[in-house]
Amino acid sequence: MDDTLALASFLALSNATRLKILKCLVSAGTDGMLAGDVALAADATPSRASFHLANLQETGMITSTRKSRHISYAVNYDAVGELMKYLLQDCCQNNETVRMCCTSSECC
Amino acid sequence: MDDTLALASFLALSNATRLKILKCLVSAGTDGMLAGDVALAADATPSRASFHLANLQETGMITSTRKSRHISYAVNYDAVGELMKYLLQDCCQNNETVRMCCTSSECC
DNA sequence: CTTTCATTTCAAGAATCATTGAAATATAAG
DNA sequence: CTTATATTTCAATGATTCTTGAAATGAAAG
Repeated sequence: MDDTLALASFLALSNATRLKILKCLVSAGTDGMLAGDVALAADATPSRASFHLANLQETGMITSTRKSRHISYAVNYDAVGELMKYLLQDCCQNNETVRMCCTSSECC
Repeated sequence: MDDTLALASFLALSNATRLKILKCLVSAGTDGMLAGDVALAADATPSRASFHLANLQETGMITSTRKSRHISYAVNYDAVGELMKYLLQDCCQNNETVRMCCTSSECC
């Protein structure tokens, strides 16, 4: 991952509404979630949800597929993983302490 | 880690100068780096470097210790690890794909 | 105690980002 | 073809963040 995408991804994660949306989509699973439902779940107007969904999609962390009149959004775990990898390896030079936080569910 | 700290940490990482500073401090090792040297390395004015160092310190990802007239900054890997953990566990519900990106140096 | 050096703080302006509501687009149904 | 539904786009405003340079602080040396 290049620095520009990493910066954009961190910026995307730095907004409360977008973080909420990401968590919703994780909970929704592989089927994803319709834009309207995301707006309801995130307590945002359709316009606002759309804005933040587009922002997240620009970073690659979520994807969208149209389903007739609706649009379904889903998490792209590969992209999130790439960001984790960037933080661990490119930023922290694969530091042991940082890496240990992710090697088991019981950590830190 | 609570959401507020996570949001502030992601915001801190979303700035090019701050990301550069963090990488410098990682390279500097446990001894850390003097504020003035950070400014030089990050190609920023002392004032600007100080602003970004303070911002990073607020998130806990770096620490400072005064050494006579100088102030030395160093990375706090525990805090960075906590953020990784938040992203992996709290956001991604410990998703396998995301976790795999951090379990070995050869991954993704 | 004065000076010097390293760093921070502050205020102002510039830049970026977020919110709002209305209008536009796309798809399907009658 | 017209209407209804779902979503996005747009422009304007508001809010937050960043940069800059000058002044203030803190610590050591003469």
